[in-house]
Amino acid sequence: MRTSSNLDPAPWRRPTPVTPVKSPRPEADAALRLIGATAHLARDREVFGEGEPADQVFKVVSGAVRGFRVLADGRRQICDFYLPGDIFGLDLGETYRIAAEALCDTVLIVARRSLLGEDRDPAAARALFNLAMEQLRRGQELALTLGRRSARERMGCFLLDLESRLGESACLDLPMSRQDIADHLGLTIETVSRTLTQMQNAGLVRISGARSVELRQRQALSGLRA
Amino acid sequence: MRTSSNLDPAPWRRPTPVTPVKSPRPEADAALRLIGATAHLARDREVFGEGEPADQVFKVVSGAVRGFRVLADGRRQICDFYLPGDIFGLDLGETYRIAAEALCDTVLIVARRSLLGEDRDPAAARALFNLAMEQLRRGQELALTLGRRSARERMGCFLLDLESRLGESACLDLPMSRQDIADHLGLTIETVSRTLTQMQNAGLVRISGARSVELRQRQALSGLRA
DNA sequence: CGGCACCTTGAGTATCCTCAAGAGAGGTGG
DNA sequence: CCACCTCTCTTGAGGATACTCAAGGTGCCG
Repeated sequence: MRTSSNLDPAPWRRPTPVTPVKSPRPEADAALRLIGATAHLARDREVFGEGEPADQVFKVVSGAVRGFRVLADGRRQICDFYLPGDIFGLDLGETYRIAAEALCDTVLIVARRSLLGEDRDPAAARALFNLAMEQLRRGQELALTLGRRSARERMGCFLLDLESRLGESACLDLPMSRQDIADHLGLTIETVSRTLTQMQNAGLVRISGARSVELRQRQALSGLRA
Repeated sequence: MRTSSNLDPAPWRRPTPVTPVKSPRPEADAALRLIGATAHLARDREVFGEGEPADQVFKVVSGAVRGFRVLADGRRQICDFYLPGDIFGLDLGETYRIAAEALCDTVLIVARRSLLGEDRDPAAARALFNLAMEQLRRGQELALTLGRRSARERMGCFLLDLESRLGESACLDLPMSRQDIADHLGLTIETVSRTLTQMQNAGLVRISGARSVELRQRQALSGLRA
């Protein structure tokens, strides 16, 4: 079996539905007029499934979300991780093309797509357009990362990207597991683990406790090859 | 150096500029109001370079185009191939994020982006939006393909995608070289060649003359693994 | 016919995957 | 507070796959 974790009953998949909770004091996103309810999701809880009607847009307040598709053989490709501030669920068609799950306890703002009328408001339309272009850019970046041949290169790209999105602090706090990273980078969990160890031995990073990585030589990380 | 304009070992790159030719009888694209000049490009001619001002949008009339980026070490990642009917060059920022070159003798329709005013015309805006979402989808598909681990899988995905875009005819006519395919799939040219030979030996395809592939067992191609 | 670009094939090696077992970390209950 | 369990991560050994280097074949064009 070639896959991530296990397959038959997809253990990462819990069919529990989202239960948006009316916020007493709804937060507003000026740019997108994303005014809606907030939802609190426990770890591994599903936000939406692949193929479900795409009538909601989400913004991460805290926590993190994985967007992924499951291939025919049960493998999982994580297309993107959504971090605080990110907006996701924007899909052209009637249904979501990818599934989404909370990586950890997560708070989202939920907005109905129909309320973001694309032609009702030119400003909102432009914001949506910019959002789509931004995600397009991210998709291209991922393709570039996956096109890189060695595990070290992919890992380096991933860490640098994550840092730039989470903000440069002393220590990078990974919201996802090794398996998630593996499924994102097209590697196995063992290779991810070994690569990190190797990078630590080379002095490129310092790892403390599996979820915490300190980047020490960004130059070398970005230049990793072979 | 991110602009791919002058990389030492980039033999595929010819710095010849595009010279749009006023068409006596401009073709019109109703959906996008893409009314502009046509350009005829010889093989390997550059359409635009990475980092150049992004003020034009293109539609392929005939021929084919590769959109790519050059990595720091000189490797090339081809993000997408643009085939007849495809529109490309739509970029959010001020400059193109990828470069584009003709794969073979190619005819394009060229339109200034400023003429496609995003807020001047709701219909055009929506068309642009849909276009962006479509490219987003393609980016995700590429990520899915590159995430697949074996060369056979990637090759199978690639061939099926290409066929679906070129139309199902008896024989698939590849507009790109083995090297282009390799740079698209994150493989080497030797692996591409070997994989195709192997697929032929397995009865999955029939190859005649390097640029012509007949898909014989689509089911098996899509299900390729290990 | 020769030159050139592209493609194929071979041999050897590096990288990554698979299978398997052990080590931490966190939570639960006695 | 500690034993125990589970989940996750790490590490090891062996094998499969893709890369590198190199040579030879094919087709096209002058």
